[in-house]
Amino acid sequence: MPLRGKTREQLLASAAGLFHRQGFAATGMAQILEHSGTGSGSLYHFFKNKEDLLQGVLEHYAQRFEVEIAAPARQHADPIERLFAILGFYQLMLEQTSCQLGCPIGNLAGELADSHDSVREGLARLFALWRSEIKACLDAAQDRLAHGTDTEALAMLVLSVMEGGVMQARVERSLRPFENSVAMLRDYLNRLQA
Amino acid sequence: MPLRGKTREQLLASAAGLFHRQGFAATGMAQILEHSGTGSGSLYHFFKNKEDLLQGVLEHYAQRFEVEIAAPARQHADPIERLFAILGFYQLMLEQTSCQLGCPIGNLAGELADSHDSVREGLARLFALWRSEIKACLDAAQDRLAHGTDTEALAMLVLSVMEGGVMQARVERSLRPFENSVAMLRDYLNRLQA
DNA sequence: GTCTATACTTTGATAGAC
DNA sequence: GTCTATCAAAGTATAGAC
Repeated sequence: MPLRGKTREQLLASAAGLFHRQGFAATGMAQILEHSGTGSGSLYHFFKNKEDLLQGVLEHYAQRFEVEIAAPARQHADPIERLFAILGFYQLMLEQTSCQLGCPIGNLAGELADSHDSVREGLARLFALWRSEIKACLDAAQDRLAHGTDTEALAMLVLSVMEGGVMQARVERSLRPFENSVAMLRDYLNRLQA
Repeated sequence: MPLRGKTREQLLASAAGLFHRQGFAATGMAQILEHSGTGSGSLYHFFKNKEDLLQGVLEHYAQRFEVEIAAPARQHADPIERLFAILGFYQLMLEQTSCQLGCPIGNLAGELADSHDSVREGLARLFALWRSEIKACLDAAQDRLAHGTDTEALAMLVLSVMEGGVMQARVERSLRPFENSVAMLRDYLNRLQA
């Protein structure tokens, strides 16, 4: 089982992009084949069906989160700035796509969370990954926060603000709902530090 | 054009329920026919295609928001309690469905916001409806809030918290992400009133 | 591991009688 | 306004040679 094949990577990258743009059900296997430049034989050699391919995409997202978001954000020394650096990646994504696409995890969550339980579990793992990175920032800043602040609960709020902000920005085709939501969150964190 | 037909209503109710549970693309016209107990002829008499049916469902949601959520919430005299009463309807929905389903608008947003522009606009109108109701609560409480509070921006935050909280609750199959997010929001509003 | 051809199902939508 | 029959296209997945 050669997990290190260029074809497999191509398949995952194409599927991830198409699922992100069009959704899972609206993306056909044929379209993935065309976009990745591979044939049906290869696809079904690596993945036993469409849902299995999706699971691969979810793993792919976990790796990309670590490399493209979590690691770069850790370069910020201040933990609160680190937290907003994480949110900043989504702001950048919105800017670069004219507020289209939205969050790849959130989109799949809305479409599939109840349909396939294994997919739901995979999405839950991804959310947990984000939250634990956010919680780590908050824990590192805990001495500055109001005594008794529940950083786990606060991390859930941060993720809610991010997902809800991205969703509104996408539907509105405007950065404002995201920017405003994040600005209010920053105001809240400021008040928690007073 | 008889907008008052029982068949049309049935079709909309069935489609709304199925889209909510399974998503748009994953729901077949045949399934809607079966669930509503109508025939293909009736469906295509009232709606010219699947997307047109979806537009009907979006209007249906706008009416239900007014009747089932906005109007009942207005019975709370205190505007801040009125706001949390609106969020309370989603908490109730999560409780009654074991945290399945999620927000019908948010789910469709994640799946379809970029595919059909007219759908995106319909979803934007629905979000605007929610936000204006929330903003009205905040405006009514403005004298209690910190001077210069941007109630429009704050309303966006409230909607972000709601959508993000529901999304996490659904993926996690637990009420906690929603409860925690809303609790933190309440703490923020309390601090804005200090 | 990849290719080509294809089996089989379901899809959204239409036609025409009533 | 509703019924039944049906179409053409697209869907996922498989078979078997190379």
